[in-house]
Amino acid sequence: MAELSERQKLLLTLIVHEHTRTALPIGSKSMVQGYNLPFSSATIRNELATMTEMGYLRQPHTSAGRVPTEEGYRFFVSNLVQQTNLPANTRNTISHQFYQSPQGLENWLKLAASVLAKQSQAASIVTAPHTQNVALKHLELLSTRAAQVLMVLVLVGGEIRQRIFNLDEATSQERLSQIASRVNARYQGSTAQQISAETEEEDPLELSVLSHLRDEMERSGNLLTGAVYLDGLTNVLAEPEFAQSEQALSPMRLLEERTLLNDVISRTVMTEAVGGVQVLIGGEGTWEELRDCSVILTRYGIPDQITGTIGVLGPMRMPYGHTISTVRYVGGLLSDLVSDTLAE
Amino acid sequence: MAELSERQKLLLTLIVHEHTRTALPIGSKSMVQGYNLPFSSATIRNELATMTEMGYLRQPHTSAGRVPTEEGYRFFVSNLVQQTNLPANTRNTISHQFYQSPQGLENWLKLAASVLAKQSQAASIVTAPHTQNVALKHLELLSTRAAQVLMVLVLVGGEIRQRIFNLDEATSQERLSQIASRVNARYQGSTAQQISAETEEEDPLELSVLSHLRDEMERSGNLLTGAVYLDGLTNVLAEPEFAQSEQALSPMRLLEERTLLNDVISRTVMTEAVGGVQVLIGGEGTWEELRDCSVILTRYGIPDQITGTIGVLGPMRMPYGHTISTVRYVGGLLSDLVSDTLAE
DNA sequence: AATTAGCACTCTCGTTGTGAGAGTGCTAAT
DNA sequence: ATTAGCACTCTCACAACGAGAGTGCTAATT
Repeated sequence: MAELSERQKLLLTLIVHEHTRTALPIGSKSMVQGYNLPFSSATIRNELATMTEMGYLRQPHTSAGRVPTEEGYRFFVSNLVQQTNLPANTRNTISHQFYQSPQGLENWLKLAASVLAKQSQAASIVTAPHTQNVALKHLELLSTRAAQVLMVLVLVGGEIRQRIFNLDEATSQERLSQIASRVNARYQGSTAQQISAETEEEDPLELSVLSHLRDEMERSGNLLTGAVYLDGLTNVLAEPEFAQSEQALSPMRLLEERTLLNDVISRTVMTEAVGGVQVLIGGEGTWEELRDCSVILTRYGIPDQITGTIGVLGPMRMPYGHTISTVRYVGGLLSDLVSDTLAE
Repeated sequence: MAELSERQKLLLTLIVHEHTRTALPIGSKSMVQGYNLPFSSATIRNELATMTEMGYLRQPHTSAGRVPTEEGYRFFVSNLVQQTNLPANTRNTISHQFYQSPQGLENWLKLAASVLAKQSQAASIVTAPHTQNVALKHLELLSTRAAQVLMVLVLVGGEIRQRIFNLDEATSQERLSQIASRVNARYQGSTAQQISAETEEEDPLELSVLSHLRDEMERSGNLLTGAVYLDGLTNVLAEPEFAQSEQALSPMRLLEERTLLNDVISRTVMTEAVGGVQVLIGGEGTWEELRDCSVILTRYGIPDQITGTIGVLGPMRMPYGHTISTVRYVGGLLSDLVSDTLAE
């Protein structure tokens, strides 16, 4: 990847900015007069030609202006975007909303989705935090009928799980409560692994309960478990590049199909990130559905304990600086809220 | 509303069918040759003219074919649509999926949404059932830190609620457990009303807990509480009438905005229904967002105890017979599943 | 050697025009 | 009451065309 001269960088920046604003191709002439540049349109044309050659720009057709390519955006995001913090009053507006909102993780997640969508004018994605190796706080067993049991599970982070299962034989509520309190006494504060390791129980009923308990606790690791909050889908529809709904179909389908979405999230979040925020531009050759979209993601929560993902999906033509800052800021807020809730 | 002759009814039926198939206006000539009608195109033209006069048909422009109006669809649905049951093999395919699926209400609801969306090729809406006047099954209080308490609430239907709140003073886990077991002993099987009536407690801590308990139980009545599962949004986008995304924006926005959606659901579900299935055609003058859409809804669950709503949203040009049957059938299945789970 | 003015050329886009096709309403005949 | 016939209307697809914006290239300038 050849280096760009300073002037070329400037031009790329201008084109990206202008294009995100207008959604139109930018020509040499309009640039020079729009920004009072100290070189002529001919010079710019030469530069643009070489940058087009290099793959950073693209002409929708001969004799149209230039538009950034996927590569161009990638270069811009890696090297040129200035990492501004969100302006103070925006930060205040956002944080205010969180501290105003009714307490509780679910409310915060919904709010995060809504704030992200509104701020970025794109679709937002918020996954509920899932616990990793998190310990049992409390187990409750309730008989529903005959051998059927409702298991309610509180994990240390306050996360609640429920599962219905059947025992081999009908069992009284007293018996269940007894088992539950023994399990609580012995395994409170233990992780799934520890429970597996320490199990040395003969009572078949208790063994059965423990296996369901472990099973449910281990399901944490699976991203699919957690709820996903989406918001601002209509923002994407409203963008001009998705004016004919065919174009909008792919990103919408992606947002709708959990498995696809999780695939994108999990594989993106693995990659290296700048300042903790990952930027996936134009599907990166892997996701056809994201051809004209970009996804900006970050993790939140407490690393290795309880983490989730938030981010936005929008057109490739996106105000990266602002959006990245917003995602980062909201991620930070959520992390704080989660830690506060978790702190004991 | 003037009566229609038998022949006019026939013509209306044909137009509705043909239009749902092709999405195009239907002309007199194509009708007579497409269906081998025993009258000439001129006769049909006369009939169509009077039906247009009466408001059941519409011409997109002079010298185009006819399209059913909102009124036309309404007449069709009230009088002409034949209430077929779903074909046996479709029914089997659907029910099979439910009994195959992992147990648990949440899974069933997701599945219902997915099945409805696929069957109707439209967007589906499934609200989690909410309990009405349902009794407390079990209360659990867990100290998180200082005066903060995590309240976990199991209702008789198996529904689980959680709430975090603060007490006036820091309280030990023992103390909380003690309160919880007293509340369980006294109020198990009671509804919120009964709890309010019987309260005669002096302990301020317990009073505080009870007030939060009542509060949370009463929130059941609020539709907003329950989760809403949507599926098949992209089906709506794919319909030709929503080809330019502007058109699709309104229904999408409606599906996205919970409050709007709940408004439609709650006000529609109140109205009288044919065979328990409500059909809302073209917003009925109330919802501008639904101008070109129809919504088909039904309740499921156990009346007055635990009920939810399922349905679909699609273009006004919709195969009403099939869709109504599907909604009814899936609603019935869900009702059965809920009753089974609830039975004790 | 880099920059720029000038110029011929290209391509889109909105407008206009045209003809085919489908459908209509009306009148007169059956 | 129905139908054949006819003149008329309106959309839609396609072609033609000019304005506008932008380009690449060459030759002159700094």
